[in-house]
Formats: sequence, C-alpha cells, structure tokens
Amino acid sequence: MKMEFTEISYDAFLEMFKEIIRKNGLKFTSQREAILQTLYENPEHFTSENLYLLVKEKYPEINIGIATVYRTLALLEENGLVSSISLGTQGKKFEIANKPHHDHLICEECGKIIEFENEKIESLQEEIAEANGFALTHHLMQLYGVCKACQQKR
Amino acid sequence: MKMEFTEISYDAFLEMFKEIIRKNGLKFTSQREAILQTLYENPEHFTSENLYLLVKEKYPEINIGIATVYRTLALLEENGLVSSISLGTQGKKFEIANKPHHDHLICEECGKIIEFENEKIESLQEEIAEANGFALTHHLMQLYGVCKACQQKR
DNA sequence: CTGTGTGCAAACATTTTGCAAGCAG
DNA sequence: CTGCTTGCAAAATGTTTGCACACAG
Repeated sequence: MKMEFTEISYDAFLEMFKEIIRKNGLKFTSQREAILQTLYENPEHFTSENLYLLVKEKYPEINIGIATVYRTLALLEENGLVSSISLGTQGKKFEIANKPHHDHLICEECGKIIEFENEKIESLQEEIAEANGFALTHHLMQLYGVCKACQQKR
Repeated sequence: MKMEFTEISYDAFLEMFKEIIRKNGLKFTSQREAILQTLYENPEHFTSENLYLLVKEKYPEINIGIATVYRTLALLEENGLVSSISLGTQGKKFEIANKPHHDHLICEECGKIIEFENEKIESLQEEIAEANGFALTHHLMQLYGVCKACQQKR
C-alpha cells in the first residue's frame, strides 16, 4: 500500500485547465484564474461557499459571484480537475484532484483524515462493475472509525 | 459474491421500532405505523418524497405531511433502522436497514442502484484500518458509473 | 466582432422549523 | 392531563437560471 502522493505543480495544473479551455472553445478569464489559484493553494476539502469567500478575500480586486464559483467547479469536476464528496443536505465538498486516486480513513472523534490507496480493492471494484454491466466512472470509499490517538484518550 | 440477503420479518422490524419508542419516551402514532409498513413493503431505495407519496396512496385515510416523513426518517436513521445515500444536489435516498451490510453500484444517468457485497474487499478494508491504527465502526463504498441500459441509449 | 462568461437577483428544489391543535400514554 | 406529534405554511439552505452587459479570442 502506497502512502505517499505526488502533487503536480501549479503550472501543470494550469496547463491542464487551459487544455480544457482550448478543446472546448471556452475562455480564460480572471475569475477562473483566481479560482484555480485559490483552489491550488488550499488543498483541503471545501464547500462552494468556502471557496467563494476565499477567492473574495484573496483577490478583492476581482469581482466574483457565487454563481461563477458553482459554474467553474462544475466545469472542473466534469473534466476531472476536482472531485467532490456529497454531504447530504449540507451540500457538497470538493477537493483539487492533483493527486493520484486515493480513498479516506476518517476518525469519527477528531475528524482526522488519512488517505490511502489500495490496488487490490480497485481491481475488485472493477470486477464487480463489470459483472453488473456497469462502466465505472469513479467511486467513493470512506472507512469510518476511531484513530489510535483517540482510542487511547478513552 | 453473494447476491442474496436475508430480511428480518415485519414483526421483528416493528418490535425494534417500538423498543426505540419505549426507550426514548416517544409515541407510536398511526403516521409512524403507516410509514413503517410502507417502508417495509417497498424495500427499494426511495427519496423522502417517494415515500411520502407512497404512504398517501396506500393509506389515504391517514392524514400525513411531508414534514412527518422527514422527521420519521431522521428518527429511523439515527437508530439504524434505515440507512441513506447522498446523491448530491438531487437529495438523499433511503433504504430499510433490514439486510446485512452491502455496498452500492450507482448509475449516474438513471439513478438505478444495484447492491452487492464482497468479502474480499471487506477484509482488505480491515487490514488497511489495522495498519493505520484505526478501529473501524463502519464504511461507505459507492461505485459510480453508467449501467448497461443507459450505455445502450447513447 | 462574435459568442462565451459574468454578476445579480430571482427561481428552484429539498429540507427544516414555528406554531397551534391533536392525541397517545 | 402532559407533553410528544402532527399538518401546514413559512423559512432556510444550497444550487441553478435568465438576463443584459463585459470581455476574451
């Protein structure tokens, strides 16, 4: 099991975005640039509103509306540059997809998140999808429990 | 991969609910009973609104509002009698928790959900948790893709 | 120039809440 | 009787959309 992830550089990330722009005849605007930068510099999980506020704080000179954040996140997600986790009624959380695929171990007491990656599980998932006639696009695997530190506090 | 699940009887399910009622000093109302029965007789995944409409159709003599459905589902979920899957903006789907643990294959086009269970993955998850010092309580695994029928429509 | 992108506000969809009346225990 | 439960409508929450103007290519 690998436990380290190589992040891509901002330039590479930006280039991927520009490629999407190019391929689809879209435009590279200052709002999109500000969102990309903020996103890259804040790799934690965030909601649409979180990101909106961050961008406004970091780039007060750029006028931006929450609709643009939603629209840009949708564009990025469709193209695999961010991924999201659904939180029920409370909306969605996003994270920049500049790391290889990984899953999450989540501590229910302290909220700590450990990322992991397991090839055997990935291939079993593929098998299951195939057996059911599904073409997989992505998946979500989250293991909830209590981390070592929190177990000892008890 | 097993594809069959043993369900508990309605009586046992009802008894579990009454135990919750008792323990918390709550009341057993006709609305709650109608919801429980409808839920038991319709083991598919459903949204709050689905269930609301079903109950109104099956028990037209009982007056019921959607708020009661939400409140009852929340009560049932807190106590482990139903479980839910978050579908992003499109809300949540619930299912009665009278089956052994299983995971889900979800079609992104039509929303169809297929259940599966895979022991190998379960034990790999245990290994991962152990390697990271976690005591697992539960997990979430959802595979997203496009089902056979939707692939053919394309 | 052309057509994409934007902010704004209104519209939407889903869920939650306040309230007065109903009813289980 | 007591206080949990209900339906209703209003409010809240999170997201999407219509529109006219801005601006990238």
